[in-house]
Amino acid sequence: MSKAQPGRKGDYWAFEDSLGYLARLIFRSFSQVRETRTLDHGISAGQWTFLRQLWRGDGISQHELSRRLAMRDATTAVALRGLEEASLVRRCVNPRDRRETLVFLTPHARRLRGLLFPVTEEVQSLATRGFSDEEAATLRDLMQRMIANLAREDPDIGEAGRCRWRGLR
Amino acid sequence: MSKAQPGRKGDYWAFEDSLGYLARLIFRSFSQVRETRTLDHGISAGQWTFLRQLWRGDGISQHELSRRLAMRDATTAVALRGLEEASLVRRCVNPRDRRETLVFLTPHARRLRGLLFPVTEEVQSLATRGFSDEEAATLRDLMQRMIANLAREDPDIGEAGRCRWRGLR
DNA sequence: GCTTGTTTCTTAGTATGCTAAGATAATGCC
DNA sequence: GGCATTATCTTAGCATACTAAGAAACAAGC
Repeated sequence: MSKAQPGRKGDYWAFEDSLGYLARLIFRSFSQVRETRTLDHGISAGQWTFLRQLWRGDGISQHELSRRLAMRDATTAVALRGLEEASLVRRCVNPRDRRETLVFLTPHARRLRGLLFPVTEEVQSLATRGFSDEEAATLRDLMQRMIANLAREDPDIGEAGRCRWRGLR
Repeated sequence: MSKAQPGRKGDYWAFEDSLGYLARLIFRSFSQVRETRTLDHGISAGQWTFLRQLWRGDGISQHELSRRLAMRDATTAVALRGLEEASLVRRCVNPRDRRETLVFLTPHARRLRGLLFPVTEEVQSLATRGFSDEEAATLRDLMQRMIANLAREDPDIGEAGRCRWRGLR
């Protein structure tokens, strides 16, 4: 085994520097910190993901929603069944293409947007406390470049990834 | 709603810049890219997490292992049952404190270390392709600072987090 | 128009993680 | 020593995401 030199790329043993491990901690912390705030309104971490995307634009097909979130169609189907049972979305067959199911927010879910959306900013600024604007921008840039690198090896992520840093609305 | 100004902290609508979302993509890509390489040796993404930590040092209790990975004791218990059934670890009661179960790697798991550990470096350098050494170091630093910020709100992560960026071996 | 292939959604089964609640062992206080 | 508290592990049940396989609607070629 090579001699450990903490922080160097070639150091097999610098577990604490593993970018995948760090990403896991960040993802989990974000989810948990956010969920403690959204559960007051009955929204779980899993529901949040779909609602957030739908707030951006609803009336899209399940497949399109999956694509935007880099999720499998099967995952989306199960999640939307839950959201529908919770009266947060309603689904109807697209008359133009009856294979598709279009997803619409209910009035209740629409109202939640105003209450819950600020949570995004709150958690973001909490996570970047002590960061200069430049550091925050650098972090996003480096993370996005890393995603682009990984997308080459993991084409599944490519779809969702690409539409993001190219500014898809 | 505020006017969207992409990339600015105050922009609620810059979903593509959500650090939690980016972390999710990174975590998932890492897991999948790595798993395609370790499955050849019969090691799943979930097993990898525990093996990687145990390669660093085995003969520790389940509770200590949980702490180092920021996992729940219950999660670790189930995972280790799987690893034991796969003959990758064996467990025995600590005679000094019979509440504890000490976890040891089997000879087979030890041999796997040499084969699989290079995968860590391969995936890391793949993810940071085109990064200067300085950029890679900056990324780790910013991610660790973000974890530290989040740990204040989510104490669970604190344990595993702390022992990492303070250089616990 | 019919067949063949593609797209979209669904179901079923699996993996990985969580919380809650319980069992057993150790520790501390009297 | 005996009893209450704490620590560790386990089980059970749930949430979230995956793959694989099938159903239904559409599209394309003949």
